[in-house]
Amino acid sequence: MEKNDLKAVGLKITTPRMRILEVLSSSGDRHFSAEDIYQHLRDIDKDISVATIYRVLTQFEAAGLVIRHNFSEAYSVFELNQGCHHDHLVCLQCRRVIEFHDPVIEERQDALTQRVGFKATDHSLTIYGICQDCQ
Amino acid sequence: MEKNDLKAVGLKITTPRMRILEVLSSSGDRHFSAEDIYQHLRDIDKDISVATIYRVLTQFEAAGLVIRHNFSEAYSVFELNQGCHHDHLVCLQCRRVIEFHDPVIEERQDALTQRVGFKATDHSLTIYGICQDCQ
DNA sequence: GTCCGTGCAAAGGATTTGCATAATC
DNA sequence: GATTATGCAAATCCTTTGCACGGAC
Repeated sequence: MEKNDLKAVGLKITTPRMRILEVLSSSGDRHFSAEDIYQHLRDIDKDISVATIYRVLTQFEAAGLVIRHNFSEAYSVFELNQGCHHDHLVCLQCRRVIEFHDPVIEERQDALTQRVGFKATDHSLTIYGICQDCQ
Repeated sequence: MEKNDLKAVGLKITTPRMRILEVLSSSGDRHFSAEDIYQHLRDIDKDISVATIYRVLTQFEAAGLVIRHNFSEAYSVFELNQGCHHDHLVCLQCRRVIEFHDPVIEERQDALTQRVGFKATDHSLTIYGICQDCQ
């Protein structure tokens, strides 16, 4: 389980790190801001410092355990990196994030970067709008 | 020319607004942070307050004159909205921004949002990596 | 026991805002 | 001349950092 995730990337197993992993892998939403995580833990009386949340998330990102997103908001959003790349629909009303994956789009991107000699390391495609529930 | 752009969107013609428009439409780079604009103007002895730059850019964005981008950086980048939508390659080394447009990708996005009943208002596709010159 | 992690509070950078002055129409 | 825009400095928001203490191995 999660302890191995930490060991695998060479991070010591500590209570804050485990708790943050738990929140990130909790069912339901998969996309959290640092503040979201802080509230989740505070709600169940598992207090933690915001500074630690940021530090841990940054380490997790460096270790490839989480992916950081800069959607249109002023803050970052984090999700567990589960290996399979995907893109996002972001509802501007309820802030919900819906994932999708389109192989044709991926192919076109690869073709494009090869054509212009650009060494792509990463990409993000985000579609903003109003989700079905909010309409 | 630019005076009409301002009148067309119902904004008074003021010196700061004209100067910012000039920078945004200057040849060369087309993508500027607020700080970039501040420096450009300062360099040619056209002093301006940073607060005004932010205020004007926000008004321009609301009026559809400029587009604001949140690339992976901690700050926003602005470009003149010239009507034809495009996406971006961002060089992580030199920060250069290269534009591209792919109709197939656009189509796939439309098909997707229609399929899941999502009312898209906007989207951004950004590919990060190293441009040819920096390799 | 050593070393790394955490909490706290203060610092940091980008952006916004309140208010008095200055400019546009 | 009335109204809106600007400059300045202070405020705000998210995030990072310094330092002393506490916890993992």
